[in-house]
Amino acid sequence: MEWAFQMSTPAASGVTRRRADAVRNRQRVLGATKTLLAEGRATLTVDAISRKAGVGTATVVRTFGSKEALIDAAVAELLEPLVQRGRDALLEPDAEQALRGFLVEVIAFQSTYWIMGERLGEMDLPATTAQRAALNTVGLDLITRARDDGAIRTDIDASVVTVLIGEVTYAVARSQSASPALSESYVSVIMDGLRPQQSRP
Amino acid sequence: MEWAFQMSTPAASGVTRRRADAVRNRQRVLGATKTLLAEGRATLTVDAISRKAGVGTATVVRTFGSKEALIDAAVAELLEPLVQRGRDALLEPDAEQALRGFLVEVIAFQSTYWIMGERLGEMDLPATTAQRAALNTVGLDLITRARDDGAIRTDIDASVVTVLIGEVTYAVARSQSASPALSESYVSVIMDGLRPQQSRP
DNA sequence: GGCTAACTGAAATACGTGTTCCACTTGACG
DNA sequence: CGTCAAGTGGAACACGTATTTCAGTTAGCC
Repeated sequence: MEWAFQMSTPAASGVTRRRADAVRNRQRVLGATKTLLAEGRATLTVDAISRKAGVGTATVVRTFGSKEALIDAAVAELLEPLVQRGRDALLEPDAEQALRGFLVEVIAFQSTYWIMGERLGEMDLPATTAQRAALNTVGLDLITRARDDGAIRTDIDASVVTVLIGEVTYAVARSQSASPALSESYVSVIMDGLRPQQSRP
Repeated sequence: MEWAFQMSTPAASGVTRRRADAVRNRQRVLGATKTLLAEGRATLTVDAISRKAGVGTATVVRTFGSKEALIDAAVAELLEPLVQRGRDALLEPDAEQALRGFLVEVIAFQSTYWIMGERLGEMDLPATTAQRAALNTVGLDLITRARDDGAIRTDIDASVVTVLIGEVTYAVARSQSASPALSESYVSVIMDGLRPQQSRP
């Protein structure tokens, strides 16, 4: 996950020169980017980021190689705890409740960072893509478990359910007005729709 | 809905000068734009549109005033038949089936024109906004009717249901792999989730 | 403290893309 | 046909924004 510039072994031989202010600035830039992402500002420019971080534009680009690489790093870092949350959910005893709770969490996350879904599609973000894949995997696991538990209908393929849930959480979050109460309504509809059906045409 | 330049009454007095090639070019540009929207190209530039239409860039901008106005006109025109389809659905006898059919249609539409949802958010498109409002209204009507028919649960506000359905169809369509069969699965889940519930926690 | 290379930031540059200019063409009307 | 304003297209321009340059600054090591 580390960026690993030209150095071969990070801190093995004392030859490495890595200045403290550079490290600090890197954190500042990353923090500023995350903040701007959370604020959902339409203007996610290098200039805005550098101003927020209190550094020059060159520093922003130089530290990460390019703007895209910076976004990639920032988003991947934001996604990580969500993936972890999903893994934790896998350990909860009640499969359905675990899935339900996870869904609410994902909606809350996407509510905050909805701007991501809007603009990130057209970028090439390796680290972010990896985290999204991880998120997808853990989601599939949660669904499969709930399914084995008899909480989810089996006439629809599990992967289809994954896509459905993934897109729906994104969509619901996108409709700004995502109060906890609304989220609950949405999750309710989805979970009920996914339940093994008693009567269907 | 017509653009109505400087002329007061279209064809009343013979004073109006409106050249045939200008009208033809207008159609070409509009058609090219619609085609590009359907193709979901990432590059919806004036240059691409003009090339596709076989006219100069100036013509594209001059005819509509600006790129945004052109997009607005094109999208509004694409949306119109969908709104009409919704109004037709209101006349169908079975409220639930009418809603269901309309949803499938909307998903199909958004599947084709998913690119719209991605980029149009940040533009100012009066005509498109009007059509979307109309679409929303007819959707709400369809839902209300299905609800009055006892096909939809009443513990969730109708407008919330509208938002949910609107966003979900958009989201589902966005996940490119929207084959008719998949659409059916999605609609199935939503409709079942919306049905008056027999058992819920 | 002094030396040096890593690091910095403001300004210059590169670039994609929407809009305007303008010399030229063409449809409409007599 | 002849006239001429509406219309045209490609080039120039405007503009926002990512990236690079470079003269200066500073952390790290002696």
